[in-house]
Amino acid sequence: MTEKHDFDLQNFLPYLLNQAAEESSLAFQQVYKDRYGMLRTEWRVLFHLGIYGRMTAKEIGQRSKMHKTKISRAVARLGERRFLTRQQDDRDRRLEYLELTNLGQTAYRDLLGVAKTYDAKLSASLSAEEDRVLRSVLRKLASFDTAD
Amino acid sequence: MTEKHDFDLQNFLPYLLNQAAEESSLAFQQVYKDRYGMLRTEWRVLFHLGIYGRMTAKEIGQRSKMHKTKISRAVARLGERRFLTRQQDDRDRRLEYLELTNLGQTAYRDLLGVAKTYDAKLSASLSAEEDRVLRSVLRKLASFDTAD
DNA sequence: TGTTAATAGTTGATTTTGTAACTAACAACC
DNA sequence: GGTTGTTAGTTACAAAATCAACTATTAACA
Repeated sequence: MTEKHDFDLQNFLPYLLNQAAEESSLAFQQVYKDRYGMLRTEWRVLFHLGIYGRMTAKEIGQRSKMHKTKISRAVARLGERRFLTRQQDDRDRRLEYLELTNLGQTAYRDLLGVAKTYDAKLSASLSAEEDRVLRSVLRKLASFDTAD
Repeated sequence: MTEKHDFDLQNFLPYLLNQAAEESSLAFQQVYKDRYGMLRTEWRVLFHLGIYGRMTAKEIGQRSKMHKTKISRAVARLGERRFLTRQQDDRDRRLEYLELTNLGQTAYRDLLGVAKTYDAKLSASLSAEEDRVLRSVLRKLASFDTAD
């Protein structure tokens, strides 16, 4: 019953992508977890605000494709810990503008440094061409629409 | 306070990989979930047994890098649903050999077909060269060792 | 043989996520 | 102005993942 098969899990793109994603984010995960006790969602929100500046939860959702409940909880936690402030829009009181505090900025800059170094280290294991193709293709796949 | 930054999340490889992995597995996830009510862990165990044949939970763990508790629970559920059988080794009664039942084989073959089609569809959005480089690089990254 | 260590796998408690329903505010239209 | 629909964000509850402690068994070796 030990049939030979022509299919290898390592050749199934979603699986392979997932393995690569998992493996390549392990060490970075360790840093934001150990240094700031953050979750992936929180790190992401922090970076969105650090990179793009003041914005609403909704905008973060549009950019990151994270579900709004994840964002809501991440924002709540980052707020409690004084990494960001929340300010209601007067015109439309459903909107809340999120902005990093100094503490948040500091954490962001720290993690940004780590991220850059880490990304460079990953890149270093690839040729320039591989690196270029990889990023371009990943962007394509990240916006892949599975409609028939 | 809307500083300009030179860093884009889309250029941070772990993030980009994760986005691509998420997006590219959505539609397939829908299939094993809808057709068989399976979780990702269960689908993976099913495929390991389908592809590599009879093996123990430990061996699945080594190949897939899934944590043993995930595997244990996935195996339990697949067992309850008669997708696999469990047989203790007489020599070492800690070991249990897992093997797909006919029902499991059928489900595997069905999902295998879906996976192949799906993978082909993903591939089709890339050039032959992109596809080749992508898979090769992902394999490299999947075994990336983050030791300093 | 008896003690200690290691291994395969399971279970329980806690944390995190996912889904759906909800609140509060605004918009559109009559 | 009052209904109906939409939108931003939150909350409650269920499902799943994580982590640590546990059982049962085998190995190591004094």
